[in-house]
Amino acid sequence: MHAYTASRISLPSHPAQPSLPTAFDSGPLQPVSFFSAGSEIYAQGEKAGAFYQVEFGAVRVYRLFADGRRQISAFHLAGETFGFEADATHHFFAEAINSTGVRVFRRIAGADMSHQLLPLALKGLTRAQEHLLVLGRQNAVERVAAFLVDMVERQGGLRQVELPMSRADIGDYLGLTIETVSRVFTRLKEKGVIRLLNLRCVEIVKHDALQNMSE
Amino acid sequence: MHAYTASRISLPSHPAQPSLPTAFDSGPLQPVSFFSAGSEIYAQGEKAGAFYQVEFGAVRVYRLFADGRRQISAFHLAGETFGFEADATHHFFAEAINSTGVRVFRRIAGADMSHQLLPLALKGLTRAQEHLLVLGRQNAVERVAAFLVDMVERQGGLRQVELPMSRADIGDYLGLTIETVSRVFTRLKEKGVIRLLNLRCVEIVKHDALQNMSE
DNA sequence: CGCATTCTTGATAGTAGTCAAAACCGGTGG
DNA sequence: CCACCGGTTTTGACTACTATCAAGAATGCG
Repeated sequence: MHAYTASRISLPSHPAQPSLPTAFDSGPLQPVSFFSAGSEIYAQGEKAGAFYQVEFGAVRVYRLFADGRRQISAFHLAGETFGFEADATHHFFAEAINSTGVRVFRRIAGADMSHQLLPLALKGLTRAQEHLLVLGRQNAVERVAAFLVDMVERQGGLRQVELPMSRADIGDYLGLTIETVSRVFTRLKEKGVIRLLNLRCVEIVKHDALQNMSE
Repeated sequence: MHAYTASRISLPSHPAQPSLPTAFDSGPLQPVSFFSAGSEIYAQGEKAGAFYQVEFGAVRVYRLFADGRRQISAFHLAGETFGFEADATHHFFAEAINSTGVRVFRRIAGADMSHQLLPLALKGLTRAQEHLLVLGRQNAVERVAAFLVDMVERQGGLRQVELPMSRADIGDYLGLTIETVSRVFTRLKEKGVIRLLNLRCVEIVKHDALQNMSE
């Protein structure tokens, strides 16, 4: 029932990554689970036996430190996949940022899914490596610019970008504080590079300037 | 000929990752290439048609920014594999740190290696994600401690750790300057946590203290 | 043994973090 | 439809950490 409602609500299409290879679609449709804003999809230490594709909404994957610091390793938007693990255990938490639908692909006993999984894992690896560059060597402005450029690309290159996540999420993704993220947004506004339609919606006025800043 | 000599010189065993699944070993032995200190294994932008396993020595994988900044995304020690790409192009540079032997596994036309590649790609993904945490949310001491703990584990947990790379390499891996890396080493020495046998060889005196620092 | 390179140490500067308060927005209920 | 309320975001003042610039020391190679 949930699954049914899901397919009615879900976005018309996934911009960047249309769908998984047909091998996955054959047989009974994979179930879609619903998660309200802030609810947990899986926890660190949990047994990992599936992977996930976002149908609509957005997901944050993160680790918590003992002293409360949080690092978000990735955001996942509609059409994107996540939840692969090298062993049988989840090493991160995954949460819905907003109301989110997630298609769950459970590991089928005996079936070898590596042919389908490999490109997804490699995509995740590429993303993680690119993000390493940002966290290792870029300053606050460059980080925010890189983040915005990435969000633009993943949403099909439109002038307007939806930011499903809070400033705190952005900070914990970019290795910055919420205040620094806010200050950078303000500076980008003042320079006329972006415009805030509202807190969660950014218009990219000078895409080239942003791209140059991000490197 | 090179390959032959390689197998004579190579370390007696690879501590953490003994060898690839036997599927790779069947048929003719994969060739081993030699690289002197600082020489390039592949370049960003090059066509990617193979992956690599370190026989002996060490490898750095990195990206250069336009202004000369460098970020090393990973080091690879004996037994470890690298060089996977999501598309047919290398997005990073790979260089031998010292004299290094690398076994090259070329993609065989028509053969599906995804079953062998997937666990290696997932291992790489896990490493990259762990490193994200370090770069995003840890201070200089925590970064160096995490680096040393990682090197200890990858070398079998011995008290003495070989650091095949320079301070500059460590800095570019940890997102720090060479001076900061040096200062942290000095502080760890003063606290009696480590001892420098020589510049490239560290004795871990207080492993627990180091582990606590790294989180 | 001497030179070049790498590493260490010191002084200073700059960027981002912390703490605090004000402003803003979005949702709710009257 | 508007006013209120709570949480998020923005702004400000100050601090702290790491980068930068500059010497000096140590290492290792020829």
